[in-house]
Amino acid sequence: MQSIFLTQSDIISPRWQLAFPQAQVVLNVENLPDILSDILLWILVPDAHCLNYLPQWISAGARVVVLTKIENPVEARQVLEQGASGYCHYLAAEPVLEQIKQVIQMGGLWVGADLMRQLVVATANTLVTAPSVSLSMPSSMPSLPMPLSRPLSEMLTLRETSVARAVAAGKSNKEIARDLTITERTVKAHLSAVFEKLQVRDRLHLVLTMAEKYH
Amino acid sequence: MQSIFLTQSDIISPRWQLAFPQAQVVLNVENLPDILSDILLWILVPDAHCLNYLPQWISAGARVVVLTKIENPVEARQVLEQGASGYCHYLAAEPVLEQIKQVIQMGGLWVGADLMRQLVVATANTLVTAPSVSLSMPSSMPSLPMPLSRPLSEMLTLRETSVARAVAAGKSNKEIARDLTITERTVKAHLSAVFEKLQVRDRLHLVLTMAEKYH
DNA sequence: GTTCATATTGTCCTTCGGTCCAATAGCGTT
DNA sequence: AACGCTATTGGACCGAAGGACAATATGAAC
Repeated sequence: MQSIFLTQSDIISPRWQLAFPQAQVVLNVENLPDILSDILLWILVPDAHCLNYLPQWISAGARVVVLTKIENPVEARQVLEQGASGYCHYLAAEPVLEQIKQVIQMGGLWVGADLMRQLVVATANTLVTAPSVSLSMPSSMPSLPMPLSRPLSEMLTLRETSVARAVAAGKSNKEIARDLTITERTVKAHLSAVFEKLQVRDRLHLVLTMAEKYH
Repeated sequence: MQSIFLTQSDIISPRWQLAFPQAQVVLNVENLPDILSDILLWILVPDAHCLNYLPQWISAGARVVVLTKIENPVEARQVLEQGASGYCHYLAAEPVLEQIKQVIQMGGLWVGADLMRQLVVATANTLVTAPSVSLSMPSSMPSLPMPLSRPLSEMLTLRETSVARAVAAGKSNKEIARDLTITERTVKAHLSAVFEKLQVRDRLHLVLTMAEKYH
């Protein structure tokens, strides 16, 4: 199964080429080959207009993985509903890319672990109605020092998660404050908590560690 | 990572043993080894009371896959919420089991494709409140020139590349200066050049754009 | 009712990051 | 010799980021 990366920003490709040395990188939709059967197509969502081609690629036999800068359920749904086989963070480590390919080759669907956990919990919540008796359980787990592992959602509060994700998207404190309609001071407060919990020294390291969590 | 199958039903699928010839089969909770770190535990849900042990196994370092006779979101949530790493149909084919193991070894979460598709769609539906900027329009796609698309090496000088990579590794200007035995002022000079050439506004966006980790 | 977690905001202060004004020196091309 | 690119550094300046002290309000849990 041949991999093709479709993106206009060539700067990102080195990591991908590391994972798939024999992969092509295509800068423009027009340059895609005519026959797409048995092709694994990786696209970076900033080149969003490409997504409109999704159905036609799928029906032409291609498998598609959408890479995003911020995982989010709505976007995930859009692409998966249109037939994409994978949806993950664009900074995913090389072995993860490798694995995504394998899963897809076996007919599987790939979604990042963090997002998947959200989906499972959120969905089940809407379906619950009554049951849920059996295993309530402590849940808490005093949450020891534990700097690493475990999804963000388990370590951070809702607000903290929002702020952390915004930072990972490159937003400044001021922008985040505007987006969440709170004070810049509050953003700082949340961020300080995040730094402390995740044991990182600044926003840049936060981005790096968040990116590395997907492996 | 050692696999252990926990089930009271003697009629264990030969499939499991096929996939993991060297796996243990344990019939009773009491017969589990004391040390569970680096253990992959597969349990069949009809032995439902086992689920109550889940948190303690997890905190003891085990990874757990729950095998079910009928996949359903509520059950999936219960087990994943408690820290299970996988949830799938007990009749999953041998290569699938193999893959589940691989995914989990890399810190991933496994959910069957069908269930996952349900989750994604259902969840996104409940969350739609969000603005959902992304992909409404087909529209133009004039695909403008875009700042850049050539490899770093073609755009940046040697020194600039070094500095850019150090930034992408999370170094501060002071650290970079020390590493390269130059002044912090010089680092700034190179960085300014990099920002200008790559058309990014600050170091964080540089990292996001490069999306490369050099270490 | 009291405690705890979460969310919010304040002021003051320090450090870091980035830009604008420069200048000097080497190295290769024309 | 003149030109252009690279690497180096200086100083002044400003805004963003983050920590060190806070305080207040709410809702859930006990």
